Amino acid sequence: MIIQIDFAGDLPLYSQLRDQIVIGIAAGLLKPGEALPSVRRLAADIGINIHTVNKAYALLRDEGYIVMDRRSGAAVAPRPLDSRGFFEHLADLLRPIAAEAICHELDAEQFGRFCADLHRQVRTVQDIREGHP
Amino acid sequence: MIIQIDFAGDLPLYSQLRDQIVIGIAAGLLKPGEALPSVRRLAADIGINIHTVNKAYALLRDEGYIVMDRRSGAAVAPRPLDSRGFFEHLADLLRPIAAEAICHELDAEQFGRFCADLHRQVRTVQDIREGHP
DNA sequence: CTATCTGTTATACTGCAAGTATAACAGATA
DNA sequence: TATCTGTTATACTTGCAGTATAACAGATAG
Repeated sequence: MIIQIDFAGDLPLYSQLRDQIVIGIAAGLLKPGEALPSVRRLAADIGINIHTVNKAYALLRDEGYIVMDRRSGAAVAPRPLDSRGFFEHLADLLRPIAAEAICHELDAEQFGRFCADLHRQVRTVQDIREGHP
Repeated sequence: MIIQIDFAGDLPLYSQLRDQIVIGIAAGLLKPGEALPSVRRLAADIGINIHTVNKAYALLRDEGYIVMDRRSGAAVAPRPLDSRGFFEHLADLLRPIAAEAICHELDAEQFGRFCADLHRQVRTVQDIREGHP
């Protein structure tokens, strides 16, 4: 699981880190129950401050993607995740993006297909990196 | 075209305004070539500073969604929009969201269908507000 | 018991974006 | 001339992002 941070990007570091971990979980590089590196370790590896990693972890915990224990550290949350309000959350995220697609004259089928294809792409990154068993 | 701004939200005002206008264009409430309110007028209507509106307009101009003229003001950009690099842009926006959907155990077809449905919903807001001609 | 790991919390500081406020300029128009 | 437009400049306040240092409580290995 390699974390790539763009220090020159416009997204906050903790937000980039959060995204990378969610993508890592989705790709299967981080499996449910699997332990994540400690905040100090990950901060040292990436070269950022502990609190920045802590902020990303706390955000992921609040969103339900990871669980944190004072003794055993952080770990990927077990399935199934609590999905109350998730579709509303998803709709809020997607609305401005769908609007952009409409402005660029993509119809619903094209947009849906693009989203599904990207879903499959994110889901199968592990196969590219680790080979097909 | 009603603009709704959440002053208590975590998104910057100029970013919310930008999203609202893009959604308005996508919904057909703002048609290509149609004039937008001046920065002073819109700022006064919403109750925010001129520079905040100006920042949103400048962002929309840089993204190609509107055109600005010193004499005639701002207007919705004519179709077709310049779509160079748009799919890469779209993929960057959608990747973390698709990852969230995967974590919540939505498969590619479900996710694609949800995105397509939301696309249609954004596209047909005008019909709800103005009736079907 | 000691040392070391874990997350958690507190404090303080720097840097920068966001937002506001005021002002002025150039160009178009009535 | 007066008034509209976008554009630019300056200055200020506020709050977030990120860093740095430190300490605490609990678990664990020696």
